[in-house]
Amino acid sequence: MSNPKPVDSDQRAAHKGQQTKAAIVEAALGLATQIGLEGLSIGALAEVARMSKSGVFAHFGSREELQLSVVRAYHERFEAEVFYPAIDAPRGLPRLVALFNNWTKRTTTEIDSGCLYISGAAEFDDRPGPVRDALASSVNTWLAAMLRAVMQAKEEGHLEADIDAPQMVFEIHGLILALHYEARFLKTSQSLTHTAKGFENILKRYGASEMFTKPKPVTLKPA
Amino acid sequence: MSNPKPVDSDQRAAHKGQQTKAAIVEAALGLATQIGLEGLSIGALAEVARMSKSGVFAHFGSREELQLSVVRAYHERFEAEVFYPAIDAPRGLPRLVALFNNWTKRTTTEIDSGCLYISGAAEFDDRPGPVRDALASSVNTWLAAMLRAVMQAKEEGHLEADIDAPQMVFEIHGLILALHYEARFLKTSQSLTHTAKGFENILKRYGASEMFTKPKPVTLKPA
DNA sequence: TGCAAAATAGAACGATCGTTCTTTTTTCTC
DNA sequence: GAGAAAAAAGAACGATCGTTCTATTTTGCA
Repeated sequence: MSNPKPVDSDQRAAHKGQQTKAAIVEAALGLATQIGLEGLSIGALAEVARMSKSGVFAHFGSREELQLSVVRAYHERFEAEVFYPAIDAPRGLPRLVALFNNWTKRTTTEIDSGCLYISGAAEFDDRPGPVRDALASSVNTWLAAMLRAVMQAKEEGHLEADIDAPQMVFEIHGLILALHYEARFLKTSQSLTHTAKGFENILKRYGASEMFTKPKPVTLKPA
Repeated sequence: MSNPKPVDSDQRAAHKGQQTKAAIVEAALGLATQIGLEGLSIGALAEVARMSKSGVFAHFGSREELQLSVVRAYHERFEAEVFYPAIDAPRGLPRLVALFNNWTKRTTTEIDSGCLYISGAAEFDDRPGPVRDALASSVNTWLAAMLRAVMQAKEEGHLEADIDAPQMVFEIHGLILALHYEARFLKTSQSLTHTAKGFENILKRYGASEMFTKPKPVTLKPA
């Protein structure tokens, strides 16, 4: 009873070490999004993971490698939650809208938990090294995906032909950053509304057809 | 020669303690904008200030009080550099444009040094206490000033009568945050251009007369 | 110029940090 | 089930943290 039979875990054929490492990274992700990658200490992590400091440490070999593992894990989560679900939406404006909605939704969730791409940027502003590189690389990958979506929407004729795509992505990025800042730090109540309205405004300005600018769910069938 | 006659300092009738305290805060401001308020350690500060740890410490009594002093100092700088110079511009859109330009200029400078309102927000997200309160209070004061400028521009007829002023401030704030993020962290080259263009777009959408939307210097005589 | 007060320095504290090393426990394989 | 390999724990390291206490130096005023 005190030792229930070992439920065969989700990890397939994973040795014990890999399982606990995954669990540690999970806990580290939770800590890092709250108190930052710099604030993440092995001692605190060990306590949360109910392990010894050295036990935790052995899985990574250095604090930096732990931080890198956290960044990689966050990247995967972000991709799975924001990027991939939006690929189901049809190419062009619907997909762009889906990407933005997922991004907003995730950011809204992170009002409680915190966003590693934002806190990490502040912490590793001018601190060169692998962690900074990994963070910047992840963010750039995501922003490039947004840029692609905008350009595809242009190609599909869903946006005006002569628009400045990087400019549009920049403005969208600003909305998300403002949402995170004002909602999480200032606790401004209207932030989410402002974000949605701001996106509508951007869409209008870049010539999105009326169909998409209204905030009703897009339900086109893919191709 | 080795001991030049004591130049009577700018501080008027200030005792020695107040002078050195001001010098310490100065140094602390430089450190905090680079490595953050949390990263600011008394030992490192003492080294920069060429003093002993305890000598530095005595001026504040606690690390938290040191952090508060830094926040207050930053607030004053920000006000002096961004807010007050723009008050010379005539009430309405010219002043709003001046405020934004000063804000952008300061943020551009801070691509090297870092912005305490942004890094501080990330650090004190969910860390209640006096430092967080002081930071949030400063930022709110500034955003309120921006809101006032927008509303005045509306009253003066420089913007459309039915615009959503908080919404406009939110979007402007987003531009600044994106500028800081992309220029300082990602080192994107076009960020400043995107910011300027983004502001033009916002002005146009909120019905600013053509006169102001072009990025040529506003030189109206006050009243 | 002398003396109290203010300012600074110096040493030490307990705590925590990342890391290393050694020992014990657990896991996997034959 | 025995024995090798992997994983986890435990103890200790030097360093740095904020802070406290005491001693020394510097300052400003009578």
